[in-house]
Amino acid sequence: MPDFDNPAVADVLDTVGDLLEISGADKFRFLSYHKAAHALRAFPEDVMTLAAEERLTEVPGVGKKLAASIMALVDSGTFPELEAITAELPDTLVELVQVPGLGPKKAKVLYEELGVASVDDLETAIAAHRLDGLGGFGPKTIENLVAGIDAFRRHRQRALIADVLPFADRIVSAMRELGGTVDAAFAGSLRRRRETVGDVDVIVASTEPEAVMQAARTLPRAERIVAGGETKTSIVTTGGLQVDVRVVAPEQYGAALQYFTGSAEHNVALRAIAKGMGLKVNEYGVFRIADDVRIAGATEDDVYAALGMAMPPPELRENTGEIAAALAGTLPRLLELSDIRGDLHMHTVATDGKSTAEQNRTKAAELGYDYIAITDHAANLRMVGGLGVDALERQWELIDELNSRGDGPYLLKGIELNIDDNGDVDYDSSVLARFDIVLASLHSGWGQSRDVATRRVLRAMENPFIDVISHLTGRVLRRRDPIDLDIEAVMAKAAETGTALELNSYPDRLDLDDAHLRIAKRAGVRITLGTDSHEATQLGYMTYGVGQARRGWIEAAGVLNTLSLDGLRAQLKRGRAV
DNA sequence: GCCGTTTTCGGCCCGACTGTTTTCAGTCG
Repeated sequence: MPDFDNPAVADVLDTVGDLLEISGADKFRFLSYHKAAHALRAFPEDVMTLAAEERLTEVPGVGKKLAASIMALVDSGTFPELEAITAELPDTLVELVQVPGLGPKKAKVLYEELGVASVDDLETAIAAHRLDGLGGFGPKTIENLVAGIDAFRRHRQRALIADVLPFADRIVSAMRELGGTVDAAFAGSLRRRRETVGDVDVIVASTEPEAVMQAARTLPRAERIVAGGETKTSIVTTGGLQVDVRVVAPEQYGAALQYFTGSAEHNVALRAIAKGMGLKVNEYGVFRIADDVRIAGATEDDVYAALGMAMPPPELRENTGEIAAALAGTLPRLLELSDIRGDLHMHTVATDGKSTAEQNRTKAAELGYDYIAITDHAANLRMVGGLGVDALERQWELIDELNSRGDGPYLLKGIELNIDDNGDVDYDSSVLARFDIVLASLHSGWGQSRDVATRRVLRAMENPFIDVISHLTGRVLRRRDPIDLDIEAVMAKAAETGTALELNSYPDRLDLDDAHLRIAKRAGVRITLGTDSHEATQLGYMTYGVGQARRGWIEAAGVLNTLSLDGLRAQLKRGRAV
């Protein structure tokens, strides 16, 4: 039987949705596929389990029809609607509508009139002037498509949040300095702390809108102005990143921030609720439909209050349960950066790090931490000079010396072990017993089957000295797919053995992802946050881990390194065993 | 295709900007 995880099934649903849209299907029909895909990605139970127990309709947006189709997919590997639609349209059309400026309608024309079915086809057709004279494709449109193909190629991979957030902060600062600006912030997926972002949305409340638009047109690194109106300016930077700056009146600021923070799914659900109350929500405010009187909009709190609910933190706004919680007044109090008392994963010059333990300690003091764990690579990772027992002894002496100064964060003697093909690790018990904290992770075997890879992890968790499994899936955003694991089994074993799972906060890992975190929370698995720093300034990456944790509905109580040093020690396996 | 405090049918969110269209469709967020 084929094995699918939730994202894999969601991808199929999205493909069908895109192709249905291109084929001209009813809007609500193709939207329902995307809606179900979105819900499935965030759903805390495994699709295979749901299918086996005939509980697929418990996923919001999955009804009888989609449940039956998903059953067919997991049983036979084929999705009936996908088979039907690809008989008429090639699935490469899905990439065609990824080109900025090219939507489903134009894609359909290109395919039917010229046989263009991919971005490569489009480029060839433009070069051969085959679009000239085609209805709806004037010279300006063709010019935009050429730029769109370029942007697609350069930027088809969404940018890492860490590469965009500092830049967005600078834009916001520049907007704040303009005369007439009352407030400014970035919105969109960046504000929701998605792990990658496609563009930057900046909202400015100002009494001098033209000054804001002028500033937006002349932003540093602006390479091309995509749109320049009275309320919205879009530019593309030299790095291929699109920045949209919108200006609104101060009394509209909260509504605009809410609206452009999204997500689209969150807003759709919100507006449906508004409608039921005789209200309308748009980027200018909340209005009574009956007399078009504006009743809220200056702040986001007002907007949500007008709809009878508390304000969900931006990280939760994905329409995956936050609206019900906001209405019921049961929103979680999410983890905050200030809750973090220490960083539990970092490397030093002893292996492949660039900073010394002392430099990491200095940075940790700046961040106000009570403790950090020095977790260099263990012996079997020879490539990066993994530490033998002699080297460990030297590192421990150094740590003892630093701790004896009594003036900074406490350094825990840690290690990042390698889980080998059998689930065994670098050192025997006599060595493992001497650490304060032990992490273990996969560093090889990316192509292994789910069964083999899962067995390695489960066996490692049974080791009484292994406190934490770090970067569970081994994924590297935009470079390496996650290893295929039976997440449900991993979570169950983690809960059973008291093994914590790390949320690796290095920007291109952010592993666990938000869906894993929700599963972990539900299973009662404890989480640790570590930056996996290889250089002292990278200890600052903790903010990205916290953002991801918040997306996963994680609260401070579920995170071990929100505890005091003694509290943390008591929760590690060696602390619990005695 | 989904769903229910307007329930088993008939809804399903809303506006700015652009280009080509001479009155509006397509795209985007």
